[in-house]
This record gives sequence, C-alpha cells and structure tokens, in this order.
Amino acid sequence: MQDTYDFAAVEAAAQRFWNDSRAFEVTEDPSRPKYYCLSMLPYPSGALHMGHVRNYTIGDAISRHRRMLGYNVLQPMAWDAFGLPAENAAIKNNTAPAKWTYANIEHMRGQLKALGYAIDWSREFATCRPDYYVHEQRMFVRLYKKGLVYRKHALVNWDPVDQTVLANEQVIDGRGWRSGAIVEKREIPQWFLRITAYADELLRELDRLPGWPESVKTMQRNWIGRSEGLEIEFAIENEAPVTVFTTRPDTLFGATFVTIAPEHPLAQKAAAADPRIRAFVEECRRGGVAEAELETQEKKGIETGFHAIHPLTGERLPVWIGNFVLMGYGTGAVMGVPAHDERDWEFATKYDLLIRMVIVSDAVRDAIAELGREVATHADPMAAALGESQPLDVLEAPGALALLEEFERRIVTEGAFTDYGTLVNSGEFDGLDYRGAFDAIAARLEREGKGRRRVNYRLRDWGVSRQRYWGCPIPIIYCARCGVVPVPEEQLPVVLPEDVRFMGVQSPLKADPEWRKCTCPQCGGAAERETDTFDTFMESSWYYARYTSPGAADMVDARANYWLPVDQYIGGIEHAILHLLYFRFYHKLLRDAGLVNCDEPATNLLCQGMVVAETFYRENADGAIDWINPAEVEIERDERARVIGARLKADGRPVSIGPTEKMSKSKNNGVDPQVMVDKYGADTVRLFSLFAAPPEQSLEWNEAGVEGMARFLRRLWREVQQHVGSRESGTVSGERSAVSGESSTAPGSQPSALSPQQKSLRRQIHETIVKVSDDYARRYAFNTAIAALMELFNATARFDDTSATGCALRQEAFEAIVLLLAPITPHICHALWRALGHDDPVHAHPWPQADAAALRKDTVTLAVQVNGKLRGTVEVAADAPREQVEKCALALPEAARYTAVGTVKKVVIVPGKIVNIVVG
RNA sequence: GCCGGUGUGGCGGAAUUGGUAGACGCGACGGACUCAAAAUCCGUUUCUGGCAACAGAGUGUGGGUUCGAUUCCCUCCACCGGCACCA
Repeated sequence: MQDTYDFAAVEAAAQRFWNDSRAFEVTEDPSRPKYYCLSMLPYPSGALHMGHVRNYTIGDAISRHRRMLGYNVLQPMAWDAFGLPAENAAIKNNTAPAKWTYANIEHMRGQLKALGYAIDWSREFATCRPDYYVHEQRMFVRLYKKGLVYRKHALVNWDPVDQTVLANEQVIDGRGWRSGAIVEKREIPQWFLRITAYADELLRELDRLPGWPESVKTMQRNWIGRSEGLEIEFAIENEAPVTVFTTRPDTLFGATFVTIAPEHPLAQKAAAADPRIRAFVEECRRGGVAEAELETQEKKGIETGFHAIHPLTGERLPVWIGNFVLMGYGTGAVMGVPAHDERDWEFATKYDLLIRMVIVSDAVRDAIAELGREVATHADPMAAALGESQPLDVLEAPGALALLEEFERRIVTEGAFTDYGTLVNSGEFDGLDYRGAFDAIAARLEREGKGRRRVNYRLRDWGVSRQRYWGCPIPIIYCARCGVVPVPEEQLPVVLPEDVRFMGVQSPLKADPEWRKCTCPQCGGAAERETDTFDTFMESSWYYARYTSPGAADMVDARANYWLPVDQYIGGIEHAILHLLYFRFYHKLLRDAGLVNCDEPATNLLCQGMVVAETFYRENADGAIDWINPAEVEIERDERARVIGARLKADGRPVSIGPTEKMSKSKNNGVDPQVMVDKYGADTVRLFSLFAAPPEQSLEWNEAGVEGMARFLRRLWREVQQHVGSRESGTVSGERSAVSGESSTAPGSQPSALSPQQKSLRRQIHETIVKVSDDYARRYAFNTAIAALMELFNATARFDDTSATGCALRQEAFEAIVLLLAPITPHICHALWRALGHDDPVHAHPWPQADAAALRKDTVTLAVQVNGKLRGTVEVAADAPREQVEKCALALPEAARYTAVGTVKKVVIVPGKIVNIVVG
C-alpha cells in the first residue's frame, strides 16, 4: 500500500484490471435479472465536454450500483456520427467529414476510457458506417411499402446568396450565417414519416410511463396537441370554398372575417391580380421557418377582396391574408373571431375589423339570470320559485341589456374573452354552454354538409429529408418512366462515399454528376438516385436497440427481447420532446415490424441538467466583447467573503463578471474535462460531478469545489491506510466486519457489549447504509449520498478508540464507505477494498445490508414548539406514552416561560418529530 | 409568442410524506504546525440587535390554507430549456 494517494497509478491499475478481466462485457443470462442502463450517445465533436462527463458519470454510478445488487447490467456506448458540425469542419479545414469524424471518435474513446466507465466496449459502433445505416435504409423501404412514408412539399430556409438550404440554427436574426443574406422560405419536395398515424398511441402510452418525469410527459402531450373540433367549410363568392379547423365552434357566430396563409391557393390568386397583395405575399416569404421566429413576428395582413359566406348566417365576410397563418398546419385557413380569440382580437383591432361578442362569462350570465328572476317573480312566481326562468330569454328585464353592453364594451376595448361561457347573439343556439353549442352546431353543419367533427393534432409528420452530404443516403430512385422507386433490399446499402472533397457549401453528393446515376430496378433504364440524406435523428432513434444485437443480420435479433426495454435512460432535458418522441415512435415501428415485443423503449427516464460556469469578459474599445475563460481569472472578495471583482491573472487588471451560463465555446466558459482528469484524476472529477448538484438540476463547475473533493479522497486514502497499518502491526487482531458479511466475531454479534460511543458509531454506519442505498436506488440523489458518506467518514476519523472492538468498528465503517462509494469513485475504492483485506474486486462485491439491531434507538429527541416557533428540545424514551411526552414538553423551562403567560389551548404531538404547544 | 422548469447563507446545495431551515462541500475569518510558505490539522461562520444570556427577522414578490408552509393554493417578477433542419 502506498503512503500517499497517487491517483494516476491507482486509476491506471484499476482500468488495466477491468480491461484485462473483461469485467463489463455481458451476455444474455436468463438466470439473473437484467438491467439495461443507457446514456444518450455523444456526437463526436472533437473532445468530451463536461455535459458528457456528467451524463456518463450518472449512468455509470447507476450501472455499478445495479451490478453490486446482482443485476446483469448492460451499459453500452456508441457514436452519433452523422451531422452538420462535420461538414462545417470540412469547409473550414478542407478535410473530409469522415476523416474528421473518425479521428474525433478515436480521441474521445480514449477520454471516456480514462474516466473508468463500466462500459461493454465490445458493442461499440459508429452510426456513419454502412453496416449500421443499411438497417435504417431497409426500414425506410419497408415503411414505404407499408404506406408510412410519403413525399410532399414543405418549407425550408433558403439562402439566396449561397443557394443552399439552411438549418434553423444557421439563421441568425433572419439572415444566413455565412452570407448574411436575408433568408427566404422556399417549398421543396421532401420525404416524411407518418408519425401522426401513431399520434394517439404516443399520447396514450404516456400514461403508462410512471418512470418518466411529469414535465417531459406534459411537454410531449402538449407537443402532440390532440384537439377535438370541427372542420367548417366557408363558401367563397366565385371561387372554390375554404375549409377552416376550429376547436371553438361555439364562437362561430362571432366570426367576422376569414384569414388564409400567404401560400394558400386563394392568396396566390389574389396576388396575381393585385400588385399590392403580391408585394405582401412576397414580404411574407422573407425570414426563416422556425416557429419561434414566426410566433414572435408582428402580425400583419392584407385584404384579398374575396368574400366568404358565413355557413349559418349567410353573411359576407372579408377574406384576409395573415402572415401568422401557416399553410403547413391544419388547412392553411382560420375563421377570425376577434371577440373570443387573442390573436384575432389583435388582428381586428389593428385593421379595424368588426368585433362581435357571442359568448358571455358565467358571472354576467348569473347576474342577468338574477335580474330575470326578479322580473319573473312578478310575472309568474311559481315558475321563478321552481328555477325555471330562462336566463337569456329575459333580456327585456331592466338592466340586462346594460350588463351585456358593458361586457361587450370591455371585450372591444380591453381584449378577447377566451374562457368558455354561454352563447348570445347566436340565433337558435343562444343560451347553450360550450359543450351544448359544440354538439348542436356540429349537428347542424353536418346535416347541411358544411362541416364535420374532426380530431386534429398539433404534431406534424416527421420530415426526414436533409439537403446535406454527411448523412445516411435516402434509398430512393427516380425513374423517368416508373416514377419513384425504392431501392430493392438486396441492393442496400446505398453507400455514402467517404473520400470526398468539400468545395464551398454544396453537398458533394449533389455536386457529383456520377454518384446519382443508376439503373431503374423496375425497367432497367437510366435513372437517378435521391441525393438528400436522412435527418440525423433517424440514427439516434434506434441505436439503443442495436446495442442489444451486435452483428445481427437484421436491425436486431432475438437478443433484443432479453435486454429491452431500457431500464434507465439518461440524457439532457433539451431532448425532452424531439429525440424522445422519435425514439418512442421508432420503437413502435420496430414492434410493428415484429422485431421487438414491448410497446415502449424505456421504462425510466432521467433528464440531467446542464453544466454551467461563470462568465468573464472585457469590452474592447470598438465595443466588441472578449470572453475570458474562468481558468485565467482570479476572484476578489470583501471582508464578508462576497465577490467584489475579478482580475485577469496574466495582467492583473480587472475583468467584468458576467452571468453564470451553460458552458459554451461562444462564452469561453468551458472547462476541459481532460485538463481536470489530468490534474485531479478521474475519481475526483466523477465525485464532484455527482456532489455539486442533484442530477436534474444544473451543475455549476467550480474548481475550488473540485479541490475539496480531491482533499476528501486523499484523507480517505490516508485514514484507511493508517487503519490497515495499525491492524497489521499487531496492535489489534485482524477482525472482519459485519458489513462485508464474512465474519462471526463482528461487533454486531454482541451489541450489549458496546460502549455508548461504539454503539453510536455503529448506528451511524448502518443508518448511512440505509440512507445511501435509498439515495442510489430510489432518488438518484448522489449529492446527499456523498454528503452522508462524508459525515460517516468524519465521524470515523474522529473515533479514536484503540481497543480491539474499536478497530473492528473502524474496519466495518471503512468497508461500508468503500462499498457505498465504489459506484461513484471506482478506482480508489478498487484499491482500498484490496487494502482492507479482500480478494474479490469491489465492483463484483454484493451491496452492503444494514443490520436492524444497530439501528434500534432507545430514546428520541423531540423539537418543542410554542405556537409553531421552536423553543427547545426534549429527550424522551422511544416508546414514551403521549401523556409523558406532553408532560416533558410542558416542563421545559423555555416552553414554561410562554405557557405561564397564556393558557394552553392544545398540544399537537407528532410522534418522533415535534411537540407544538398552542398558547392563547 | 407558446409549452416545460427553476428561484433557500458570501457560493454550490440539504431539509425524502406539511413537522427542529441551512446537512455536506466551497469560500472567508481565527488558531496550531513551519525560519517562511504550501500542504495538513483544530475552531468560528444566515442576517440584525446585544459583552452575554437571549430576542427578532428570514427560503424571489404579494396574498391564502394550517397548530405548524422551503414544501399545498392563487398573483406577480426574474432566469433557464424546447419550439419540428444544432445535437
């Protein structure tokens, strides 16, 4: 055993042991319970960042804990290797995306291995390899044949200068990131997966995922956005009718205009006839397609000159074009009900359109009903007494009209009334509530053939086409004679050429006149391949399944049903909607293809928070901001330890302190995990990652905190070493503890023989086992588990009993600490466990069990409150009767002082917790 | 704009089912060791008043429920994540 803690040697030795013994390679074993612990796979961006370290450290702690509990644990790793950054790097450095990506993978694999994760590396793969994506192409072809794939036109961001499609991320303030040109919307043909066919199941199954965070389920529910409403047809004078969808048919009589999308055929027609309208439609093309951009832009419109006929009143309503109506959503047209819709109200107010109230609030209805009752009492006392007055048939009642007019005036001047209420100004439907009006209006429109009930989803089909090179080729062939032909399965994969030269912004696939040339599988004539590639969400939607079946001829084989579903999935909250919805959708596709037999891919989900750090900056003379890395800065404090400033170490001059933000290149506040591992060791980095915050919260990286963790591990090493040294020197005989389960002469076997101090330490050991076990298994609260282990360690270090029993207790305490800490800091625990005299490796040792006898308490401490305010504590026997507890509490001098001045009204006793004396 | 989340000492955080607010760590301060420094060890550390005993205040804001609220309900504010082509 070494005197001082040499983390580099300890970590290298442990990693060599795990590697040589293939400790974490697993196979299916029906005799043991399985546990599939999955962390989201990384994009190989070049270097590991702290977000990865956090994610994988959480997953590793969970995996190693489960392993010690006896589970057959699968923890795999792969590379989400297709994506935009590789193309950007290719343009910048003039290297092929493949070469860049593979080099990054090599480097990052080494970084992951240095962190000591218990990963089964034999299952590793990169998603950019043909033997991975061939399965994705085959699935696409099968889905095409099933009718779950289709092609349609959809809007993209178009950079008119670079002549290329831009990702939303590449549109900054409405301009292309490279060219600076104002981005336009452009419609191009694209491939879609019919996720909406699964919308209902994706929604319903959320209720059967108790292990997923409520917040994620709520976000997914809202994203799917199931709504029941009516499709209503508005006839247009001299033109084809326009169909709108509404969830508020009860407000139909309040419709005073119709708004259509700029891309709507009717809008196109209007634009052709009127240059002013053409200019407006043209203006609507400016800017990108991101929803956040569309929803925050100023609502604008123009009148088309067309008129719609209200389906029930026959009234002529003006047809407007609105920039907030989107062709891709619903029918591309909405009815304008300004009195009862926020957005329509704004639009009507801006363009001076009619606002007609057709719903009144319950408060107004009740007030009018009250007036009506008064009138009725005179006219027909009997009916009034029976409550038969029809509230809205009594508008003649004095004051009723005034109430209505006042309500309408408030709507017109202050804003729409969007709650449910009672119908007015709606002909035969007056007096009905929302539900009644919905049904009655639906019935009438259906009878007259002017509308139908419809369930609508906010969820749109998944557009999978990308006009990029570095992705999986879409296996489709276009033939002049046969049209669209999927590539036959036996001709797959369609291989993406990796040895390409990147010139400018265009995809090498599209630039190469040869690659696309092929023969039509149907007629044998000359044809062309699709040059678009898949959205990279495709690869990350089924990788979890591939891990279970390395080398399988199909996507997966029978092994998938041993491992799936994933027992614990861990990843960033930023994936709450898109990735996790596609992941669930794809699993259902696998199930319906007969490849797996469960309904959901993951039973438990943990979303970890971001890793953040302080930012520091200096403003240049020209107003530009230089962001300075926290590692280069020194903090200044006042006498109360408050931060008052910061200086650059290099020049000693002050820098400004910015907000604490997510680690990023742009704010230069990233901390390189590699630097931390080199300086402090993997165990210290892992320990800090789990200690500084609970997994779901954001984690603030702070190097002083890291040093604290290193200090703790050094102390642990030293104390265990001293304990082992004193034991070996013969001061005491080498006893084994109850914790490791290997002894019959443990202190636990004669509890009555223990001194109060010994009893107290032994209780703390076993209380810690209970608490830490719960923190691991139920709460994933590694921060509090570590805190409890630190407390136990501090108590053990202070415990200076040199008797044989004392030494045995120390052994018991250190064994507990090492076992309980092993999933978090596996390297040091691997070495210390050996030092404590064990031959089996700690990662394979059973998780410790608490001894119930050690937990037993004779007395309890109760807090004594007077009127809810703490005044002292009393110590009573654990089984003391209520009367005695009350007597002790009232006898407490601090309490008696208050009870003396007033009378005791009540004494609340919560057994084992508090006594609250209520004094009046 | 819409959806979801968060807010507690100087800082990160704890308080698990409505029951002693501030565990654990960092920082700061005082002390020991040292020629000195680093490292290490011991102690103090929510704020206000007080020599002290002690008293009062306190979990983003304002209100409510309760014997008792960081925890439950309502209002407002600030910040963070997502918004379908970043991954």
